[in-house]
Amino acid sequence: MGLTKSFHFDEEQNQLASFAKAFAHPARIAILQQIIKNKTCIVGNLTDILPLSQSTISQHLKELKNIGIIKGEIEGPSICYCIHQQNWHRAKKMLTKLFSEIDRNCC
Amino acid sequence: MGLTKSFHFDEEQNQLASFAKAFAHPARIAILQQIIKNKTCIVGNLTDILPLSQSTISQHLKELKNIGIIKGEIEGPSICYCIHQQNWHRAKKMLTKLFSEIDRNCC
DNA sequence: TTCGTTTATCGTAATATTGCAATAACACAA
DNA sequence: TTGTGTTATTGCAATATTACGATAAACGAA
Repeated sequence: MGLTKSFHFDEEQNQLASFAKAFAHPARIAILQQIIKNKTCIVGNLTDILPLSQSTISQHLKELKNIGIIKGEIEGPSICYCIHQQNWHRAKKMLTKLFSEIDRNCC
Repeated sequence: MGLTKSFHFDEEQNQLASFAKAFAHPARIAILQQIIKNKTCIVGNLTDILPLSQSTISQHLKELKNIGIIKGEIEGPSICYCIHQQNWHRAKKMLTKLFSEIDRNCC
């Protein structure tokens, strides 16, 4: 059926899965790394750097924005995309929590 | 075309995306949480806990195993699934690195 | 060997994701 | 207003993911 049964899971599990989806594609990793690195954060150069078409990149940006991990503001003729600090921190916190829940396993 | 152009991205970006995929579904989050929590780690009870069929759960386990975030060993009539400590740590390290690469953003 | 329990795989169906070309929309400058 | 440079959206096609029922496979016990 292809439809994730998200309503069966709790808020935290769904939120964490959503955040993880932001990182679940190499192009989005590359985009995020670039946004972080590029302090000027004009996104036009992404089309020069990434091996993807402008429309595909735009789509990934849209997804990252929907997830809430980045935000965009109009800046002259282009758009300034940057990390959504609050949600970035939230994602970090939630993932760190999951990672540290383990102490020792049975095997 | 639906085919991720992974060959265009570097090893680290692909590996990170792959690890993130493990966490990109609430059911897999739930499974991982359960495995961590259940020190006995017999997986049979997952069908009682999760609102998914046995075959679907098995598929998610297979995916987690393929990604390398868990590993399974035969234990009597059932299977003992546990966190793959080394890769778990690797994923943690890689994600932590990405998260801490940010200091201040332009907006 | 046969039965019961447990996990894996197969077949199928529906939705989601990825990607690109073409086009639209927007902002600024002339 | 008209062009120019930029990002967004649309339309399409192909692959991936999610899910389940049915069935197979594996194991221990009887």
